[in-house]
Amino acid sequence: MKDTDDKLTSRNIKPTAIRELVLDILTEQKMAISLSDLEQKFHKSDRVTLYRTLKTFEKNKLIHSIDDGTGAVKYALCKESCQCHPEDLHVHFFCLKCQHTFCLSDIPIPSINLPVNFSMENINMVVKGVCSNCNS
Amino acid sequence: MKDTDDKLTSRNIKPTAIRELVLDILTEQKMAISLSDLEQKFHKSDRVTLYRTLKTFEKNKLIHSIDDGTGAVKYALCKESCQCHPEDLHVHFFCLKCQHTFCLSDIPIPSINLPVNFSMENINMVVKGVCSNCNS
DNA sequence: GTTAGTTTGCAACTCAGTTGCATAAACTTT
DNA sequence: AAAGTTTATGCAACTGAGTTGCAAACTAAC
Repeated sequence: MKDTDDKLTSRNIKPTAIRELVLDILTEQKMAISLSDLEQKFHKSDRVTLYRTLKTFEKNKLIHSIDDGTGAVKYALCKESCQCHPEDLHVHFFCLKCQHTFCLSDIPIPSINLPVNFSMENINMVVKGVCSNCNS
Repeated sequence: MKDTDDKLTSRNIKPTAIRELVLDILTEQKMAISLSDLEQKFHKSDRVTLYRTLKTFEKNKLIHSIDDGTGAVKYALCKESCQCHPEDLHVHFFCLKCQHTFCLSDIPIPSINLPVNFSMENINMVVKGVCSNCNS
């Protein structure tokens, strides 16, 4: 629990039992998960508590949210240094076969030349297709 | 009504009264609109009919849908030649001030080098910020 | 231990999207 | 033009994600 607690406290989140468990589950995941996904992996707590836990984590930049177009927002761990600024953002991938959403952490979002007088605060870029796992 | 009907029939959509009206409203818009937006501009029909009308238009590539992250899918007219393939796609912009969603039709979505064995079918790219109108 | 603040759990609600079914309108066939 | 078939429309009702309010449980500070 030491590591987990440190991660929480370093982001100014009080380490409660549920928060530790949620962070552990998020750490184990290879893909981004939704509130409903989390709920199913986790019978010890109720939906709203998990919802608020994710919100807290997101506000404190421990995780980031991904709108992959499925209708359910997904969440994944941020890197240690992440401040969720545009320069920290990466492309996300949604597999049409396995329906999983991945962080392509190594692929930064390409920069865009906006029209005159438009200013940017955030970008969301989701590629849909078939992942390597489902393609082989 | 001639133009409107032609647009519908050229996309293999039977020109009914409601479809003509919906297409006219969509044509007038400078921005993408949601089902609820459409509903409010339009008291002559019910929600479900408008919903199905939009679905039909989308299936027949008269309009495209945009998931701008607000929780309500927006719709906007396609260009005449559009087949909604990746090469037809453009960047969308959501203004955090006026809450409007625009097609940046002149800005194609930059190409991405996916990891090995990943294949692409579709991309969604939404920039959030402040539009030129709200910035001046 | 009492108090103040935070977290958790339950109930309940909103809103977007969707489905089923019955009626109405539009086309087909004779 | 009448009968039958297909398609579109309107109403009711439901699902699922997200959200809020409130009270009980817990934690931290004095």
